[in-house]
Amino acid sequence: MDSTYQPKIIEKAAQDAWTKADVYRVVEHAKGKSGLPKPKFYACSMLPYPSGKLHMGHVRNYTINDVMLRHLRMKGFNVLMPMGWDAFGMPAENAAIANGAPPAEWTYQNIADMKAQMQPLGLAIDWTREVTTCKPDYYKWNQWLFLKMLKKGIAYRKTQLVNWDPVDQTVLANEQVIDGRGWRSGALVEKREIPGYYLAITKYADELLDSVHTKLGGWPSQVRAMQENWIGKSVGVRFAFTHNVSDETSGKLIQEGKLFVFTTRADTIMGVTFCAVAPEHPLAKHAAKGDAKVAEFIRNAQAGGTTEVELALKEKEGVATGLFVVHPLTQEKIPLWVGNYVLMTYGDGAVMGVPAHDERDFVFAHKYKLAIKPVIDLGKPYTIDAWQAFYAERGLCIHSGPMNGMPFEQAIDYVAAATKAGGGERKTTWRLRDWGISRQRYWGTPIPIIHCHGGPDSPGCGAVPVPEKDLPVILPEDLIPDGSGSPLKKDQRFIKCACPICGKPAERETDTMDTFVDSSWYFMRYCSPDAATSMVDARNDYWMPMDQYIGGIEHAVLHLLYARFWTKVMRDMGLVKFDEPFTNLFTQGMLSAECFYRADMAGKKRWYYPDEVTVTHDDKGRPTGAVAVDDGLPVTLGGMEKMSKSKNNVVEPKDIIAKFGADTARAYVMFAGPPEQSAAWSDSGAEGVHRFLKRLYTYGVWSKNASTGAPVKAFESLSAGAKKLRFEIHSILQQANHDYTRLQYNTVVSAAMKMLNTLDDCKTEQGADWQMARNEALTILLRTLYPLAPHLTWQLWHDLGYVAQYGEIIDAGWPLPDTNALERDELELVVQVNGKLRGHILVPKAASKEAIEALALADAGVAKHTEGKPIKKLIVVPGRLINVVV
RNA sequence: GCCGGGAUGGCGGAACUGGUAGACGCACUGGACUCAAAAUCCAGCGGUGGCAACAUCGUGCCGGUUCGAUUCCGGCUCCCGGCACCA
Repeated sequence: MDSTYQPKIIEKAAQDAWTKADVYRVVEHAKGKSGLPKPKFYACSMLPYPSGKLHMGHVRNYTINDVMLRHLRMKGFNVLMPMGWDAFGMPAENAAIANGAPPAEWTYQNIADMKAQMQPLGLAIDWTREVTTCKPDYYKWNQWLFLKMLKKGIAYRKTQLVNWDPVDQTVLANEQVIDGRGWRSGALVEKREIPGYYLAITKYADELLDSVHTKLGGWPSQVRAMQENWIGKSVGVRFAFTHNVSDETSGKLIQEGKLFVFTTRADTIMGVTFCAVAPEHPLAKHAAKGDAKVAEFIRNAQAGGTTEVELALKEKEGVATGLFVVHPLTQEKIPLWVGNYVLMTYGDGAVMGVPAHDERDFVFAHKYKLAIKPVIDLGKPYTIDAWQAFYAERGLCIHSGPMNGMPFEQAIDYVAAATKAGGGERKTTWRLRDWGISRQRYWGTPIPIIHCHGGPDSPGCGAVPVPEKDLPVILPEDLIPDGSGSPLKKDQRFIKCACPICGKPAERETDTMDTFVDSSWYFMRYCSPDAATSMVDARNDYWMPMDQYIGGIEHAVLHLLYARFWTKVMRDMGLVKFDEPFTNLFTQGMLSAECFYRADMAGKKRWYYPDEVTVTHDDKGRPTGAVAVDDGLPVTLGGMEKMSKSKNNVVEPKDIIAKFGADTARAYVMFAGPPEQSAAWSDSGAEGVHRFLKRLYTYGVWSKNASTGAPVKAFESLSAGAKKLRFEIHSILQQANHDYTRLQYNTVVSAAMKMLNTLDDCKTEQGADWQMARNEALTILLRTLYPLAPHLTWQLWHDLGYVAQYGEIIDAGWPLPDTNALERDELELVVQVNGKLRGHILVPKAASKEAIEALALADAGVAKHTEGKPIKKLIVVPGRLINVVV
């Protein structure tokens, strides 16, 4: 045993031993010592994108996972912790453009690099289950399920308005449009109608929403609320205004003479003073043909980004079409406008305008001097200035003819019934849209479709699914994108093929799937990573649904919603037997760190690295400022900010491991704060944890020399002092066990520190009973700390000879508090006078209430405050306190 | 605007079902060891008054319930996160 703590040597030895014994290989239906099957527990972290660099956020995420695994494994669970790579995606393509190398090469190199950076952390990952989403044996099943969905009508092809970058020749996601320009090319983005494949997630909208309330009890309320929000259910009425506008070329009435609108406030139908349609609406397009002003308005409205934020900030504008529609109840002629605030993608792309009871309609009507007609009695004076606060309020209908006096629900029913003949009905509308999965990108799963265009003698077979036997459609890995669209479009080897139906020359679809497809089911593939003939197999039924999913809050909607949807689709195809994939979800907080800057005359900030500055304090420890090391001049304290490269406050895991070792890195990221909250990184805090581990090692060395390894038994005969030590250790253990179950790992570290402090305090005590109690305490401390600092505790467990007595630490069983140790002969009670602490008394365990009261009143500190005052009441809380009310 | 979460020393944070507020750690101050420094160890460390014992105030603000409130209830303020022309 070395005399000093040397994490590098210890961590290498521990990891070598674990690798040799293959301890983290997990099999299904494993049995415990008793011969009974162990309960399973599947704990999984969201899979990382292989950027090539492991950061502290990863360390925190995987450490939470690892601590959970080691704790539960010691408690007798069969625990799975897998790892994989979200390996498709745009960064690889961008790197490829920059480096002139294929994305595959970059990706595989990054995976190797990240794995190497993860390795020193000592994570209990079962690497035999590694999944890499860019490998054909994985994405084959994306294609396979896609074809199944196509057959069932869950996947379908449609043409829809998207952001189009004319320079890069690709569709851009809304997030990739910045100020109306392509994020990479800088070109003005156009809106184009592009055909693509969609997954009908809206078919599952009801179930997805319903389960948020009934089946996601183990999820944070914030994430549940966000999903609910995103799905966005609105209940109302859909009905039609009529018109007689017909298309010149066909002569037919546009949309059969009906302008459908959706509203949640059908009770205000008598307050309609105009209707408005989206610029893309057929009636708007028609009006544009005959009216240059309308045409120009539509052109302007379509320029610029389509993000919801941009749209929301735009001023409400419109133009009259000169057309009129007929109100279904009053037969009144209502003017039809085109409004930039009407969304083609929500409802029918048209709204009824009720300026008196809708904020947007009011602003619009006010601007264009349209009539405003109140039809709800709110019992308040109704003036233009004052009523804006009352938009959302409900009341009885007024000025509404046959609806006068009706309350909200009755009015809604009335309108649904009265418009029924014209197609009106009660209707639920969703914010959720079908999931467009086509990307004009190279580095993704090829969509398994063949386009048969036919020739002069035949019309062709159209878009033909690739037959199942021909899967996977392999993505060529050797292409180098040049930035102008997908290189697949130029790769004849890939494109040219024969039509599976007619056998004539045809072309492969060159679009690839959104990478969110890859992450929608990888956690199931971990369960049966080598299943060659099926997507998942019986092993998936054993592990899933996942018991604990751990990841960042940034995936609260997209990934977690897609994965839930994908699971339900698989269930309906008979592939899995459960409804929801993730029983419990844990969202970890992000990491922040102190930052420092100096601003120049123009206000531009120069950010300093922490080691470039010295912070000064006053004699109470308050920071008073900071100076740069190089010139000694002051720099500004920038406070705690999210770790980011631009602010030079990123802490690299490899630096921390090199300086302190993995155990310190692990224990400190847990100790820094409650895992679900954001935590502030502090170098001196990490040093503090390292100091603790050093002290523990030093104690271990002392213990080996001082103690003869006295066996832990016969606790009844201990001296009072040794009994007190046991009481303290077991009390701390009880608290630590509770904190483990609620994943509050920060206070578990505190508990281990307290145990060591307690042990250090009684080092001078001599005698066999003390040795015995200290020995027991140390076995408890090491096991309590093991999940957080597995290397050091593994080493000490060996050095102190516990392996011979109990086996390897991971197999030694989880320590439970001994109820005998928690029993005390004397209890210390707190005495309060009028709720204020005035004294402490020691009472025998079996003391009667009267005896306790007498002792309490006799206490000097208490007597001082009760003197000369009549005692109104005495409250005795058994085992805790006495409150004297005077 | 809507939804969710939060506010406790100089700092990160603790206090599980109302019961000793500030555990544990950091920073800071003083001391020991040392030629010196680092490391280590010991002591102190919410504010105010006091040499001290002690007193008094104190968990964002106002009020309530209670013998007793960081914890429960009502009303605010501020901060963080998400959504947002959704008809």
